[in-house]
Amino acid sequence: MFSKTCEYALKAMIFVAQKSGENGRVGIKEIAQGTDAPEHFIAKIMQELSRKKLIQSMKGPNGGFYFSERELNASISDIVKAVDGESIYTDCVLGLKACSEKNPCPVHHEYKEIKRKLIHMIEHNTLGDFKVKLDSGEFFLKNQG
Amino acid sequence: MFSKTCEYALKAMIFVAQKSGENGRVGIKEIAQGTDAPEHFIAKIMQELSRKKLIQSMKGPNGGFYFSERELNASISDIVKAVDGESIYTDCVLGLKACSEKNPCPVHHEYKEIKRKLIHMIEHNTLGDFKVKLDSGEFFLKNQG
DNA sequence: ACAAAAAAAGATATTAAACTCTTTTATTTT
DNA sequence: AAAATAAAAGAGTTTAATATCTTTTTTTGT
Repeated sequence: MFSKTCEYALKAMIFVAQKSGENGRVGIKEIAQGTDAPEHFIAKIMQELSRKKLIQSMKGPNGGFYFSERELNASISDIVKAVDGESIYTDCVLGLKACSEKNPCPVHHEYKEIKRKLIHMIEHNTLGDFKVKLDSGEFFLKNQG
Repeated sequence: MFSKTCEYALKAMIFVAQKSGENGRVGIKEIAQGTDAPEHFIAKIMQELSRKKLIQSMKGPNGGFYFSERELNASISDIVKAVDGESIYTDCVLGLKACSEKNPCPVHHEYKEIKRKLIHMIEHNTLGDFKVKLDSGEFFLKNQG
């Protein structure tokens, strides 16, 4: 579905959304730990997301990553687009470049419906929503306690 | 969604399903041409599918790939499982190994529905169905004429 | 039996994704 | 101002996916 890089990105963003706020900023080590991601790798990813203005960052002591209200309105979709590009929106299941409504591959019409739902899902879940969800204790982000 | 290898596999299998039958067997060159796939690569893939009994093959003059009735009942799902494994059935969107009903990731419940539909789609489309579909001329498999 | 055709098998090459290490820059605390 | 902290940036490595090339085996038609 998503690249591994993208999975790390999503987990990290959700993690910071939950942690930051009162607690201030979240460092890369804490992010790596809290999401089971390789530290240097997730650092690169966060760097990129920061450059693309999907998250804020600050260097130096007490530095780290954090969100302003505006960025908490970003959806999963925004992160996916930043990392994996638009492929989920545009790609044919069979990989046909020319697949379209007028020129459909054999599964086009059926997949269309699923894709619609998938896109709805990623566009209607914001980082802010996750903050609430995770605080409820009903969801988790890490492989073990 | 699926690996590129799997996309090639699906296209090739659908292609042969359509071509074979009356016409006898379909050679690897024809398959490569008819599905825009690299010849040697698709050859490897077909070899594997043949070994896994999802398609028949015959060497020598007039040899090639073909289906018996039994194999035409195989679904997309069977091919996907043979090539990409069970990941589409088992994997969490966020890549969490421990994600489950009891321990859901933040998008688990929403993704569950989508996954259900996706699995339904790949399990209920057989190669035989595609044969009919493609013969109708309403669907296509190749990037250009 | 022999030559030709075509897939099977084995081996190698290329590319892209995933991951790591080192150095630099910005910020803060003392 | 100096030392410490933490992200940014740059460069490199490893691994897995994708792709190609070569040789072998099977089958068929002459």
